[in-house]
Amino acid sequence: MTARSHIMPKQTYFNLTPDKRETFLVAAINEFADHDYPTASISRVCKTAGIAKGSFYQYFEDKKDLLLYLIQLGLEEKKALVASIELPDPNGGFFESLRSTFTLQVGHSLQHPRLAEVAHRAFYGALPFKDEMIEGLKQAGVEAYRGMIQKGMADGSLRPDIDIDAATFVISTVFTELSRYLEKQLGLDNKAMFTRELTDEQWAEASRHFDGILRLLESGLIN
Amino acid sequence: MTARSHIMPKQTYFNLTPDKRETFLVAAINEFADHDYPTASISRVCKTAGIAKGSFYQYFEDKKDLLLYLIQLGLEEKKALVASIELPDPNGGFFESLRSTFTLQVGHSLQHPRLAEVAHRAFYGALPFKDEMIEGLKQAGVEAYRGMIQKGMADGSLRPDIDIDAATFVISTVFTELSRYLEKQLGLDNKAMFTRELTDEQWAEASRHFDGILRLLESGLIN
DNA sequence: CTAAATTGTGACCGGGCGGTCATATGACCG
DNA sequence: CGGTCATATGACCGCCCGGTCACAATTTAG
Repeated sequence: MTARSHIMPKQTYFNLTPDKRETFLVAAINEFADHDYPTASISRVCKTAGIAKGSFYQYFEDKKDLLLYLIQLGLEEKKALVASIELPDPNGGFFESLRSTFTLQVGHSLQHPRLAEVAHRAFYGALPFKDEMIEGLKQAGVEAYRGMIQKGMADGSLRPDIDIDAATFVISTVFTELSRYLEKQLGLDNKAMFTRELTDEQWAEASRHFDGILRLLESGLIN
Repeated sequence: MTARSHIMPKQTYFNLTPDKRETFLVAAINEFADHDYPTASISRVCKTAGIAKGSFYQYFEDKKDLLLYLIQLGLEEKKALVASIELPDPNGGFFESLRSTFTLQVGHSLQHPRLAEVAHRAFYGALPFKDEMIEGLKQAGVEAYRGMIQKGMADGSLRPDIDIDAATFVISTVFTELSRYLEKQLGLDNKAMFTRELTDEQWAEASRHFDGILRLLESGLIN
């Protein structure tokens, strides 16, 4: 009995030797990071991973299931990151929360750039199917920002007359693209590495750039 | 002798009767608005427009040339809009300039939603070729915002210690998605109409929503 | 009315795709 | 050794694509 959150590879996939599985995974993630869903090619993944096309269909039901599995993988990585970090006081006000979000969201994107790219494409690119999980995550993301803002207005860390829709739009839009901005500023190359560890110095620089943005969001372009 | 800015349909295309050309154009624009380049299908355009596939290749060199032509069309629409609007004093400070940009950029997107969508995909989606015009426009867009900010810092309409990169990022990101936000707030449907005229009331509502965003950018979330 | 030039057409080509399946390979077990 | 079962394989299917081309239809010119 395998408890599953709906989408899983077949048992055969889990019987793979770890290094074969790793090879396959890297090929798959890179494919779905480099191409959006319709353009990503199972044939290419197989060629890259060095397996026969028939083998793929012993591991996964179809193309869609592979993508959903990759997204779940990303979620688990993110959960692991959440668990590994001590979050600051959740009642420290809006900008404290926003900084936590930055640490998690962007930290994840910077450490697992390819996996993050897969998720980004699945969220904002074209999918020829509707999936509950993806729709739910999209919704939840935006609602999280909205909730943070409302809470901030309630606890006084934000002014009370904010246009909530506008603020939610600005914050979520900026945060969606934030990791790309930071990668550009740090001179990091998405495709160069599969997982990467930031040096303390790099992380400090990322924080500096984030501070610049935060400053704008806090006090605006004038004051 | 036909002067051309590099990409043009063949003469045969211009010899088409206006209504045939119109039918074809609508089909083509909708196709490239609904699908990004690799997924957009010439065959489908032909079927929709009711012409033979061979005919298409009497009008255009290939798929790429069609897209580039559509983008040029969008540019001309935009130029027409610029010409039709009296711009406020360009020395009225940063936020005056930003408001002009809003009027033009978003006005165009709201009036020609499908054509704007084509351009958006070409700019931010995946293209299997590099094109100078597109690259140039992308670059120019971001640089325009950067220039506005620098000017604003110089003339005192912005505080002088702004993180320029951060501000450019925030402004250009927000403006890129702005028309989608407004369409959602106004309850407009992209695909419903090919060109649309906003009522005065709708335009006023769009302005109100834009003001909400502008307020955030001006004074931030706190003050 | 005819001849020349322009335009319309859809069968066809090569290629890539997602997905299938009969068969081959090899591990495990008595 | 033999038999059973899980896995690996790549030829194959049907589909759709961008693009071509020989030919048919139509317009234009003389």
